[in-house]
Amino acid sequence: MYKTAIKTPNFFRSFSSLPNLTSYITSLQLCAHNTNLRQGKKLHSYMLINGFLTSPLTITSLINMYSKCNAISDAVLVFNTSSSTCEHNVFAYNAIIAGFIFNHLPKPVLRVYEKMRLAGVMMDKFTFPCVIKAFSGCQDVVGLKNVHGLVFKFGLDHDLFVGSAVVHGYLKFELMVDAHQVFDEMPDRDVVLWNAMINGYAQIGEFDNALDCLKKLRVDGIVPSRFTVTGILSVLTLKGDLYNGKAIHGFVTKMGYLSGVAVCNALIDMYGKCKCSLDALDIFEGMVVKDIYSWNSIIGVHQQSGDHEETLKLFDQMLRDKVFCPDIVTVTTVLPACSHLAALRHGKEIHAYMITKGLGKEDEDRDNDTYINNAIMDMYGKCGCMHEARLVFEHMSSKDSASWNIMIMGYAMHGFGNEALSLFHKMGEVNLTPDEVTLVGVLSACNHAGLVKEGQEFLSEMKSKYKISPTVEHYTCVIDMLGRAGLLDQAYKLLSEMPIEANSVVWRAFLAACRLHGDANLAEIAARKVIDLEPEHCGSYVLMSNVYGTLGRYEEVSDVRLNMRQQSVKKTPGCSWIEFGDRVHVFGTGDRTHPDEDLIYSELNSLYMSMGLCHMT
DNA sequence: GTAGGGTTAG
Repeated sequence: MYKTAIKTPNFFRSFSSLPNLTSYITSLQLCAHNTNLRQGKKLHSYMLINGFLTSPLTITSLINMYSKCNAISDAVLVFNTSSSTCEHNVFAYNAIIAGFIFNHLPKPVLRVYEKMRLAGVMMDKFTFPCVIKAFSGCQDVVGLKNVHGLVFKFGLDHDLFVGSAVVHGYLKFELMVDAHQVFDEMPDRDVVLWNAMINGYAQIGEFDNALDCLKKLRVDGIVPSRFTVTGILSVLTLKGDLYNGKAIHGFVTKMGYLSGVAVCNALIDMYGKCKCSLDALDIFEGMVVKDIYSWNSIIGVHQQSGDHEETLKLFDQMLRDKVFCPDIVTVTTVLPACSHLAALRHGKEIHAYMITKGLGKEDEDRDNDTYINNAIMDMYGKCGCMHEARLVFEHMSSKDSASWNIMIMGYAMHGFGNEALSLFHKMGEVNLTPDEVTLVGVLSACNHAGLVKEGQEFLSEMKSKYKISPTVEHYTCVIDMLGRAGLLDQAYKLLSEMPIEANSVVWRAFLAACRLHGDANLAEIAARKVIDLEPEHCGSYVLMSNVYGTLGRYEEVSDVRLNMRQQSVKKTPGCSWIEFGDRVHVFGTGDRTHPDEDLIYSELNSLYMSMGLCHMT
């Protein structure tokens, strides 16, 4: 008789009798665990046909199954439609609330919570952790404090799960005093509760307090978990504490925590930031399971070590492998590498990728949006594409002062002094206050466009008009500008009279100007200063020997060279590079290793010829 | 039948 009522599905074969309530619930739990939505839906339909949807037990299991299978709308449907056939108990409410939290939807939790209270269903220790999380997720600190009050009323303030959630909630708002009070009043503390405190201290930058928690936790006889070590590693990374980072690496190995992806990711980051790229690579290579963090972190390691070519290579590999999609973190890590190498093709590729993936556009986090577009503008600017940079700038929905500074500096770098200054004036029109960086851009614009009078005016007005005290960088721009314009005496006067201490950079700029205009006396003064301030830097010796060379004082040239050897200063060979096709071609001084060497040098020679011809006519 | 921590960029 039963055989006609239901066709036994595959997953019931293991049961000796026909499915009952328990077997349905067990099967639904399995589907939830394996995120097997298809199977779960099948079960749902059998339950519907066979009249199993009137029990609060099956409703709860169904809601849970749909939530865990990321089908929250189905979970909601079950919850809403079942209200007519069976009254929702605390289990059903808890399941749908937990479902929303699992699917990162804090807002609807607050509505269901309200409904629950109106229906007179009593909250329990399962309800509170999720509701607390919802209030902090909705940035509702008042709501959080109210729920905390209710926790006391329900006598759940000593429950570890509830207590951890409250501590976590307060720490999210950086309310350390409130969090600490709850923490202190807990009769027992487990590793999760301690982790919350460690991460709370880490978040507000109190690193030593975070590390102190680790000591106390161990005194309490608690074993640090994988979660503890990732938190601690991030603290050690920020402190640049390689010694203790290595100790944690040892502990992690001993505990078998290296099988945890997040633990390894934190180790990669720690080694990378502590300038141990090889150790970071070792960890990365040894990982069986990797996630987007691992990729991003290893790209970050190369970016931070200044290996821009490898950074781009890894990005290409990521695109080719198609295992992980580059996200906003990947893109912000890779873009500066493009800027450094002036790798326009890569930069454009990333820009196109961002557009197709919608990265940096209508992002939930507006700061992200601004930041990423700033990085794109910077890339275009450094690659000499001011037109493209301007287009991005004009289309940005929110600009911060960095956005304006990047544009001004871009124009300045490429000699578009007037464009830089006009943007600077526009900045004033939209009531944005220029900062130190803006003024460096403005002065640099005057420098590169030869706007000597304007540059001098800006410098003298900085304090009175813009309330910015000129730094050595600002003076460097103006001294460089005066020097290039041949106004060596004025430059020297400013250099000697400026109220802040001159560094080697500003003296070197002055030295370069002396060389350009062949003033050996001032050059000697400048060179002594530079060598004094930075004896290991080769640039000043080279400039000085060039000055003597230009003036035909060859004995002194060899003196400088000898001095250089005595100080064991080596000239770092200069190099340039250009992106062509799918690779970046690097050329060192006197470098003849390029496969197309003959072609390149013959083209170079014909350029020299044309230059010579132009000069003659 | 239901619950709590972590890591990557500026």
